[in-house]
Amino acid sequence: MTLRKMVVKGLLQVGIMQGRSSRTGGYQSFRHLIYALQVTNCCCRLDWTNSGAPISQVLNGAVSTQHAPEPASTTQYVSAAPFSGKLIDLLLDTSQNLTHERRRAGDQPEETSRVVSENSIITLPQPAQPPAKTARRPRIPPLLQGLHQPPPLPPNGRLFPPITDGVSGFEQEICERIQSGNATQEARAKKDGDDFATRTVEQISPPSAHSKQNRAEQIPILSPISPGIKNSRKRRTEASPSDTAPVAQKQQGRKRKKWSDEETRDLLLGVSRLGIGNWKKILHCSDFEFQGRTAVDLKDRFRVCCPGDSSKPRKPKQRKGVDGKTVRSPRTGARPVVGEDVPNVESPPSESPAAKELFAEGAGDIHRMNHTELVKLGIHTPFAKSKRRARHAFSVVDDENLLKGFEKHGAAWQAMRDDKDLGFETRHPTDLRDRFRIRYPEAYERAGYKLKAKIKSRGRDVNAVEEKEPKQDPPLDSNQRSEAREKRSAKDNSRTLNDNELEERPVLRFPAARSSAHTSTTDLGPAFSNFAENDGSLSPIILNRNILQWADANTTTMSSTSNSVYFGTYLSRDPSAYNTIPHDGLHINPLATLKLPMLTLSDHTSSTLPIMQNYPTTINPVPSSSIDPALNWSSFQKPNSSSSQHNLLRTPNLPTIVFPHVPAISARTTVHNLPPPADLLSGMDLDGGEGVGAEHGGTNASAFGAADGR
DNA sequence: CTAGGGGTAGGG
DNA sequence: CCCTACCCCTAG
Repeated sequence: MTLRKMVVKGLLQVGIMQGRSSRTGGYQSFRHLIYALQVTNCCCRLDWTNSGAPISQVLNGAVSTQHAPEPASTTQYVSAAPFSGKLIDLLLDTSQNLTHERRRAGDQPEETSRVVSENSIITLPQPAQPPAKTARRPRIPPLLQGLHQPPPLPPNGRLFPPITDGVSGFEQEICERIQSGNATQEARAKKDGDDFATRTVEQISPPSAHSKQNRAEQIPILSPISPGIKNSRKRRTEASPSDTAPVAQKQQGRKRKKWSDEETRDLLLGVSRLGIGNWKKILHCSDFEFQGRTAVDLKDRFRVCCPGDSSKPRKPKQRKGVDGKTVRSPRTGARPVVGEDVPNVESPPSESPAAKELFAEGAGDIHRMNHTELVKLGIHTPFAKSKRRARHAFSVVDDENLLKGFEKHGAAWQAMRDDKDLGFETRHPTDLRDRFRIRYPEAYERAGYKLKAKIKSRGRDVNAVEEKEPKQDPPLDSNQRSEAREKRSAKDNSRTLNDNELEERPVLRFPAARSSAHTSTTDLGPAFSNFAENDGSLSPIILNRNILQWADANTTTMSSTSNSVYFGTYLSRDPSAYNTIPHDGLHINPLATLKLPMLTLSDHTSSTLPIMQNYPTTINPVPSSSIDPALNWSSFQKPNSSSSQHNLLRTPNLPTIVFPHVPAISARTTVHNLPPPADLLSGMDLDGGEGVGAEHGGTNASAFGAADGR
């Protein structure tokens, strides 16, 4: 056995078996131990081997101070921190000590230099770098790394496989921490939601006023990590069966909870006392007990119980038949009745005679049948109707006028309302503001106003392609929400120019004429197939160059539109990316995962023209010097003069490609004329996440108008 | 009067 | 039960 081996063995025995408790006595890491070994071995001052001195003495510096003054400082330096005595610390605790060591070196540079200077006698081995690097073991592995391969396509619904198995501690802890952070953010929005914890509490103890109070104040444990995850609630049936954690349960949405007779009674009493529509008041009225309900729950329940009293009867549900024609749903024509409209909510109330009297008659008209019972409950007068104004959806024309009005009056909503040309006499100023905020969120935000959190998050959340899809084009990702949205966006296709100039997003904008029923998903071409569902972080999206082939193949379609084809997207700022992306329409440029500054083809300078139709027929390469998100933007804040109206239509920080309906070769040429990446670095907003999907509101907006027809 | 944000209606 | 467009309240 060589001396070194002996020393190693001895050191290990001392270090591991005995441990180190004194401040100066322990080797804080195996690296230091080896270092000390090397030092002592090199110095050949190993008196301890025959003196009988304990190894610990040697290691603790006693020997060093006695026999080796020069290395002593080294030894002290090395063994400055205690060693816990645990092998796991030897193996794991590296970065911590390195940090400590660096801090020491920084605080006491003279000590370090002394170590070096005293090497005139001994050339100390460099203790640090190579073992440090190899031994460094990150305690938190990187969660987000660049993808160099496209992830495997998920089987159904394009749901990415879970990152974690939801079982073992570390990943789950990370998720929970993230969620707890977001929970605070969304606590207000969800404060009335009964989260899992709330439910657990209530299962343990019967509801009381106190618990109600708590319920209202509780912060949901599981707030969506991101809108995308929140969105995944709709796809909960695809969730892994192993997702049994509270977090996962919350993500999957609340469980349905049957309304008890007592709850229903309280609801009716509350409506009688406070009136229809005051759901929040009823909910929080201490006289009533509701089991983790929200105001919306009350509203929904009342709609079921007393359909005749609801402000507006629900329209018959229609669905599409096999032949595409709409057919009446089985429920159609029937009033929403207990036990039918909401199965399992009102099972035959066997336990409560009063409830039986209240609900058992089965005629479906609970209100009429309950009249006597309502009287018994002290309800003698009809429910007070809500005082809210009737909803009045904004039409497409309204939206256009809204845009005009904003260009004309800015955020002077009152003036806009008073503008006879716009036809908003029946609206309130805030109505216009609200509508504009929903319909043109980007413009609203760029004008210096704050979007509602929901609008903002929704923008990040929604897949741009599906949001852009007209109704007749099935979405690439046909989840339920998009279907519903597309239904409502049926009439939105008549929109032409008004939002083009507002949408500079990682968004594909298709001409309105593409709403033609002859188009289909495949018309999108392979160029768009890499629009995998985003996680909400708005990763850059690389359009495959097949988009140009698609454009070539669809020139007629494009030119048939009254408007320009408008593609806004993120591009990698690295032009080489265009040469490396396989033309299969599926690959994602690995560089795109790195959140590099984006490339801009058309920025706010070149897009000074507010209206798309004013764009030139060819793309103007943008002077790189003009790429500055902050450029002139401060002057656009809260526009109130017509001189700045166009500014709201600019894109200060989001790159855009504009493909007017010109031969695709022009666009292709433009791609090659991209400015050099270096010119794009300064001032680019790498975040880029905000305001995505501004078109969304528009789609919904007219949709609401369209909804009148359904 | 407006901005911000909460509440509700109505469709899903 | 969920979503969100629309309505409403209120501080400044």
